[in-house]
Amino acid sequence: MPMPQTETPGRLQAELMSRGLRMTHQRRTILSVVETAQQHLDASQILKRARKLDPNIDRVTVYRTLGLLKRHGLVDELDLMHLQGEKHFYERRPQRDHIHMACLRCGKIAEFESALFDRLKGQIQRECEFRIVVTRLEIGGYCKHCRPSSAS
Amino acid sequence: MPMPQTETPGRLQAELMSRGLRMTHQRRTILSVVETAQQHLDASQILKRARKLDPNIDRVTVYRTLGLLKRHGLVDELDLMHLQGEKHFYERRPQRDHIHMACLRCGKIAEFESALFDRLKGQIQRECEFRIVVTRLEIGGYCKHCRPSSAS
DNA sequence: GTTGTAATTGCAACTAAGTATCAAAAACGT
DNA sequence: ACGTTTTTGATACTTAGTTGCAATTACAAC
Repeated sequence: MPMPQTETPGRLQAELMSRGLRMTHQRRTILSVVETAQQHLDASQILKRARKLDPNIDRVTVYRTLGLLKRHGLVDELDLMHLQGEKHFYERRPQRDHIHMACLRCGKIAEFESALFDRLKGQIQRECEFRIVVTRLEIGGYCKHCRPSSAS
Repeated sequence: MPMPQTETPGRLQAELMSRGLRMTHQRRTILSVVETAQQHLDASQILKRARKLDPNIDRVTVYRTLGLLKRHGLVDELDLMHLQGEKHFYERRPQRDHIHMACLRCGKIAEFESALFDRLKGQIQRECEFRIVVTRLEIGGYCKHCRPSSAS
């Protein structure tokens, strides 16, 4: 998951506050976990990390905060092709949508941005008269290290 | 969900048998439910319909059969943006991939095929050296009937 | 058709992910 | 500092899906 050094720390906090939401200690903690994550985390991983910073945080609060972030379009929810059970993973919504590719053999997740994807979204908005709010393009297959021609 | 009249009934059955799998009465029943579905069904809807044909079918068998169909690439699993809980929906894999658009207000699901999408997949296979097995592009937003400029 | 074996099923118990309720606690405008 | 409103944590619950295993069934070989 890209984690550019230029990313403003605390941006999620600022966004939520500007929307008039109360900034509690728990929310700040959970947001900082999400913001500083180097990989895609699921709810229980987020809880575990949040508890290192504030041991009293409840998992319900994690679910509620993730729901809040989703509703405000600040994080995206991913399945990552359900390679590891039915978990959902979360990432800050990037400035430009990207595609997630999950290797069915080694489990590695790759990301990819594409002008064709942007054009496809434009086509959908125009031709289907559909106002896009959120997109999720996940692809399962074999990465270059896992695709001998014999790949099953 | 498109259900062309030209679709061969029993095609899923034939596919599974040609792969050397045993064709049990339960599997035949579940496959016929999936094949004749006019909408996207979730596991419990599939169970309910299968039980109308064979009241003794167990939900475990439904899950197992869906897993089998997924592994063989004969059905695709969809979230439909989780508009109705955490269910998964299933559809026969179409000949050409399509995009699912879920209206966040009225819940309607639309489908869309696009040459740009096909090109995007080609780009990914080439530039990322990634052999695509399955794709899932889901879009949440507002359909033309639900997008007054005031849509929240 | 019968037989033998391996795959499949149904049952029951289980896990895992997420949600609802509600009293107690905390945020934050005044 | 006060008071209202929001948020939290605890508990209990729901829903989706899985596991283990004995009983049953498919189907290939005869």
